[in-house]
Amino acid sequence: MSNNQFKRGELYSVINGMASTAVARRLQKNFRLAGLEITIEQWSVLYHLWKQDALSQQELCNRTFRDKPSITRLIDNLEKQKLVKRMPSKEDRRINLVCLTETAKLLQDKTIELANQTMDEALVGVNKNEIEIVKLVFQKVYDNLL
Amino acid sequence: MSNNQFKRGELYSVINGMASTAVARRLQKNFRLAGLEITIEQWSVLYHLWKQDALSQQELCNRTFRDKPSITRLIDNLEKQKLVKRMPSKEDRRINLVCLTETAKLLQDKTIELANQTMDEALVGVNKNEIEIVKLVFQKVYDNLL
DNA sequence: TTGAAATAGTTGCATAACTAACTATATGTC
DNA sequence: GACATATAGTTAGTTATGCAACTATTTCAA
Repeated sequence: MSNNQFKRGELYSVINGMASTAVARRLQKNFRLAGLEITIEQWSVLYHLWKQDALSQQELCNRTFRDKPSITRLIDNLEKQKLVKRMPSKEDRRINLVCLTETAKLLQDKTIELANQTMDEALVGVNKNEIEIVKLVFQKVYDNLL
Repeated sequence: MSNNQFKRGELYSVINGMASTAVARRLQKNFRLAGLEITIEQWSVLYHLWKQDALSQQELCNRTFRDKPSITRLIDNLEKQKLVKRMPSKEDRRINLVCLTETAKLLQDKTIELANQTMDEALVGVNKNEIEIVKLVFQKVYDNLL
């Protein structure tokens, strides 16, 4: 096996193991320090609902890049914590519309502020151009594997 | 809240939700299609052992960016599948050296070839310079949050 | 040399991931 | 209209993650 093969493998290792989990862990920690009892996975669902409320579970799958069982259980837990509510769609009885509660709406500003602080910590020494390239590369990777 | 805050949050969402899981899922699928029964997490441990055998669990934590309980259980599962073996260190009786079995050594070439194919699929249209920037950014992010 | 602090590893608990198999509703074709 | 197919969501089973609390061993310092 050539040394080059190992080098390419290393990028996977970098992408999968390092920054995403480091950022996620730090954000989770910052939530906890602020007395917020939500997980980053729950937050990522709320984040999309803050942008547009009353999405179907399938739509949340698409936007958060998770599969259906994962969303089912995330919504289960969010419902237990009274942060969202499943509302049956009137047009299509297969569909649950996931709606924010008032409690969840109040969390928006604080958690997004914490996420921004966390990203600022994470991105010290990284310039705008580099960030754009990372986003571009990730978009390409996602499109390639879709 | 300013629109700019949402934009910064979006990068987190991109980093955490998109490429890493898309790549991981595709690699897992490719393992399965090839009849390999290992998970990508197990593979990431084996990957470091192929580079250097007989590492302590703590050293595997550092290299795979996982915490100690995660490594304990990954090693448990790898041991069940007879891919590694815990060997007590003679210098320090607290330490387990994790050693590859012959079976695991045979998996190296095939799985790394699959990982390379997967990365090639994922990185269509991404040039070397962009890859270098992604690696650099992730290294900076990791160092910032350490 | 003995007792405190650090380090290596494990276990219990809660959340989350993926696959496969399932139910219920909607759509489309003969 | 009836039946095959597609779509939305749930459930079960296995693996993995993080944190906190635990044991065992080593190191360091009074």
